[in-house]
Amino acid sequence: MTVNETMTDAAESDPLQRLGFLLARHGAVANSRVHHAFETCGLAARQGTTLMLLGTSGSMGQQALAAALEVDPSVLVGILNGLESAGLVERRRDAADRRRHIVAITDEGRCLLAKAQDAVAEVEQGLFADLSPEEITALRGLLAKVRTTPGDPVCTEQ
Amino acid sequence: MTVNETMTDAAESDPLQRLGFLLARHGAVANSRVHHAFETCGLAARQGTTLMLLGTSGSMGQQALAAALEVDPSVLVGILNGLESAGLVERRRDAADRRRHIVAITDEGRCLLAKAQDAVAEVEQGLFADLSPEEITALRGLLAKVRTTPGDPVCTEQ
DNA sequence: TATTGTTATACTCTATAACTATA
DNA sequence: TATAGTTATAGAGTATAACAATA
Repeated sequence: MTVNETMTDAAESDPLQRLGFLLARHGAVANSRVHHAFETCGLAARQGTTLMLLGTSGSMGQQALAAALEVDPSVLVGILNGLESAGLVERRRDAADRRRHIVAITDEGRCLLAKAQDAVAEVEQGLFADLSPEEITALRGLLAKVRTTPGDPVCTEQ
Repeated sequence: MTVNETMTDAAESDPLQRLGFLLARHGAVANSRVHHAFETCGLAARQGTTLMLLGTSGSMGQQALAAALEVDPSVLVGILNGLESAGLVERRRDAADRRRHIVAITDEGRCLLAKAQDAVAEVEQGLFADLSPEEITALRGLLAKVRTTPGDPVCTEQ
C-alpha cells in the first residue's frame, strides 16, 4: 500500500475524513479552545500569544514580535495598544536606535500570563484527556514531521 | 510522568511548542494548503468543500448542507449562488415541501470535483510526504482521539 | 404561528499604502 | 534613501435581524 492509498482510502466514504481536512478541523477546534481560554482572562487570542512570547523572551523589538506572531507590523500596533493601555506591557524607545520600540512585559503582565497559561493548560488537558503520555509524545512527533515550513502562508479562513 | 507534565514540559522553553498551539498551527497550514488547492481550480474553499459533500451524497437540502459546512444558512446562499451561476450545482424545489431547496451536483460539477480532489490529494502528499503509511494511520488515529465533539464551536480566527 | 431560504444592515478583520521620525 | 513604527482607507468576511413564501 502506498502513502497515497493510505490517505485516500479512508476518504472514499466521506471526503471530510481526508487527513488534510481532519488536521485542519482538529487544528481549528484547538485554536478555538485556546482562543476561548485567553478570553476568559480578558485577552484577545493574539494578545495572549504575545504575552506568552514576552514571558519567555522578556522583551522584544516590534519587528521580531510581528514576525513571531506572523502578523503585519500595522496589526501588531493594535494588539500592543490594548496590552499597553491595560498595563500588561511597556513600549520603550531603543536608546541605540531611537526608531525602534522595545516591548517588555510588566509585572502585571506576568501575573495575568500565569493565569492565562493555567487556562491554556486546562484546555489542553481537556483536548488530550483521552491520550496517554506516550500518545501525546507520539502526536507531537508526528506533527513535527508534517511538512509545514516556518515561513509558510498560514490562512485561517474556513 | 503525568499527562499534564508531558504537555507542559516541552513548553517550558517556548510556549508556542505547547501541543495545543502546535495542533492549531499545523491545522492552519493544512487548511491554507487545501484552500490554495481549491483556488487553483477556481473554487473558494467552502465552495470546494460543498462540492465534496455533494459528491458523495448526490444532493442535500440547504439546511443539512449549512449544518455540515458549519456555516449560517445566509452564508450558504452566497456559496451556492457562485456554484450555481458556474453551473456546478443546481437548486431544485422540493415537491413535497415547496419551502425547501434541494441542492444537487451537476455533471459539470462532478468533472471539476474530480480535479479538485486530485489537487487536494496532491497537497496531502506534500504535507505528509515524510510520514510512512503506518505513521499516517497513527496520526489519523491520534487525531480521532482528540476531544473535539462534532457540535464544537470552530473558530478560525488566529 | 413556525419554518425555509433570501436579503439588508452593521460590524469586524485585514491588507495596502501613505505618513513620521529616525538612521 | 532606507527603516521602524504608526495611521488611514478600502475591501472582504461575518453575524444579526428583517423579509417573503410556504407549511
